[in-house]
Amino acid sequence: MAHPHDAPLVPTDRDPLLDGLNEPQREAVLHRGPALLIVAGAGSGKTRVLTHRIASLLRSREAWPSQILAITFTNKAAGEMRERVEELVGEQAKGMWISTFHSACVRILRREAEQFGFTKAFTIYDSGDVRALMKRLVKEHEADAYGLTPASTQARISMLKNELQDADAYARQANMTDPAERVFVEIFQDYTRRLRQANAFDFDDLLAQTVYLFRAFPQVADVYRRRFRHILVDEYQDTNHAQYQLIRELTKPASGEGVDVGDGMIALIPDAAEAGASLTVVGDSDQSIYAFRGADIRNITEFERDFPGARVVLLEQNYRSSQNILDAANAVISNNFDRKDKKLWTDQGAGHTVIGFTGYSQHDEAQFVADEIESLRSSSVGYDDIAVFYRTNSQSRALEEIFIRSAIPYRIMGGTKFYDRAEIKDALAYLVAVVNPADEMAVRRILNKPKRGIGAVTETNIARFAADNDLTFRDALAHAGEIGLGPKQQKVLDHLDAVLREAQEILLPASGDDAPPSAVAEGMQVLLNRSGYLDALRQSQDPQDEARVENLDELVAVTREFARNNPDGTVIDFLTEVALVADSDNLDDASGTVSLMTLHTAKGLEFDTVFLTGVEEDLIPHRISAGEPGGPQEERRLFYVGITRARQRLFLSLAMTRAQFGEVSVAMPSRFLQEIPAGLVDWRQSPGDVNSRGGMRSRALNATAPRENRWGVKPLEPSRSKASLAEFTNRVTGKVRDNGDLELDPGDRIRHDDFGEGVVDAITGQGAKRIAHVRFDSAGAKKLLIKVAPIEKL
DNA sequence: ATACAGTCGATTTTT
DNA sequence: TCGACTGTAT
Repeated sequence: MAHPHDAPLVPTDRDPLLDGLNEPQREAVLHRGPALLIVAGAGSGKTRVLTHRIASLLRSREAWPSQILAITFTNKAAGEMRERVEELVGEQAKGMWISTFHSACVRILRREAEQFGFTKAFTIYDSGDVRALMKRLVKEHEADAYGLTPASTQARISMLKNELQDADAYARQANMTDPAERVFVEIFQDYTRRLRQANAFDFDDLLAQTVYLFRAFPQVADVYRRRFRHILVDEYQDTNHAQYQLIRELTKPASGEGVDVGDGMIALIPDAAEAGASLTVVGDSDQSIYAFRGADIRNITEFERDFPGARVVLLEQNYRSSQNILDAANAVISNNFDRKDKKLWTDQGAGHTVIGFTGYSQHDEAQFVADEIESLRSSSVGYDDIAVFYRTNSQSRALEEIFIRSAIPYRIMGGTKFYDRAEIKDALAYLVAVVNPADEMAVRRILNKPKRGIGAVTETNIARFAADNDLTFRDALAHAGEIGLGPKQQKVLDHLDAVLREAQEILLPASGDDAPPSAVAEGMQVLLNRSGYLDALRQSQDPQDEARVENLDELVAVTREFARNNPDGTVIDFLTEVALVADSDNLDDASGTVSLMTLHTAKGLEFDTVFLTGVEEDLIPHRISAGEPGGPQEERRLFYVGITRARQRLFLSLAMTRAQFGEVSVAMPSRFLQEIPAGLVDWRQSPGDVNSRGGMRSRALNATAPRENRWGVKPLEPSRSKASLAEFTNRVTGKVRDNGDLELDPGDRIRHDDFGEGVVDAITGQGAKRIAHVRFDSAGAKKLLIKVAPIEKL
């Protein structure tokens, strides 16, 4: 592809870093300047461009590895990027910072914590920890009387922190005549105080406090400004305000002789200023899906205004998907107003048509997915080339059930995390109690785990004693005898204190020597064994506790693994990794399994075959999004992200009924389906089919008055546009099946249009939601919504 | 202090 | 449906 007249921007003609890149990609790799925005459509090779750009900087000696900071959205993406850069430049890649915003901030904060009243052993609170603390605060402030819940308070504080509002700043402009507002402010302030006392940061603090640090201590900021000369940010469309400000801080020229003009602003003495770091951001506003947690799409849409002199490069050629898939994606996303028109294209040809399917229930839908997977299998598609997406985690259940029954190997990405399990959190709390004794939450957590006979009363007494004597909660444990507790409690606390000390000697030797790499595993085992935690689990009757013991064994194995990978790693490093690294990097053993995940998790991934399930109103777009400004648009982007993950085959499926919270409800086809041109979708079973047979009247069809046969159902008669529509809808509404008065009892035999004959096992539910549990002679056990199922009594 | 039962309630996405 | 939480009995 290297035509001589392609105006190489550097005087090399056969450059391995540029080989196979199209023109905009080359430009993105080679452009040099203060700011570069790479607008990278889905599948346009942005990771390739980013890695080649980094390699290009290194190879030309424009930058040392240590001068490069590359930010990705997930740890997994960071790992992959590092790997790919390593492939290009080798060992050099080691010195670069390639990490998430959060990891980078932790690294900075650990180094600088002493500057502002924290220690480097600070704890990182995840949302569960925050929830626990918030629960306590809401209770203490009796805030429930004002309609504040722990969850709402937590969400609000998180949002404010993302906007870099701290408690005091917020208090100054809050409407304090509103009692609810006043209580909220008090909780916010109290929360901030508690975190500080606990030597802890929550997730949002990691970003916000780093920005604060940079603003309050310009000389600290300068260290990093001088260090990082090239900053690259992936997924820029999903950055929030705090992240944006962090980037701004880092790309400012080092102030050197800067003069503090107040308000955190630094005036520069021009001669002393070096140039700010060069900034490269990559993103696609059509793939912005995290506005709900504070991502601000304006960061990318207004980039050119924010960084004058920025160059913009557009990558529109798609190397991933077939044209049919891209057409579907383009058609959907073009319904979002307020966006720059951008059309993905490929030279790979039309490919397979999109396949649609409508099931009666989510089980029916799942069965379809399973059947299709098996048939793809027989045409030698590997399981690991297949992914199944859904909007909400709960939808995975039905799929799992069917997959297990069909013996399809699968794994669920995301979902309940290993580190979220109670026993794991307990074990980690033990570590934290040793490493960061100021963390009262951690100490309280382990206080009565295992059960030691310490209840709320004793806990309160300890806390009071600590407050009266100006001790930390942890240190109060060492004075159990003075608190005035019963002998049993005293003894138990003395023991706990001794165990913590013992572990402390292993993890943080008093001699000041560095603990050996094996210390984490050893300390962990001492804590779990000597505290009696493991014994309690082993003696338990609960079969689940057996699994918990195994999980803890696994955790110890993780610590060993950590020591192997990080010979210099400390407990603190271990705890950081655990707090920040979701276990999504268990990606390596992806071999031979179908991947199940939410649409959000799917971002940044790609698969040969994609099943996008549950394409229903109230699911995608999700019901809750309807009320939020920009909600439906974000849902459309989410749908778009899902579509564009597919390389060759895309399946869209939905169900006409869906059980939620144990209630069966009627589902309507998603509006997004109608946005895909009918010709692109080959409906194996369209919503119309199910309607006509199932007799359910689709409100979606009526409400939106389709101008044509939206579902691509092959018409029985030649289509006559309006006339055929009338007939179509008439046919649907004219034959509404309503079995409302059908009396069924256990033992009755019935016939189902699809499943054949069977016997009723049980009837549950009331009125219109009565459900028959039927054992079909050949189709197995099914649950049917009696009112609408295509059944008759025999 | 703890175990258990029963009610209640709330159900999106996640670094 | 399922899990968290509350109240009661031991």
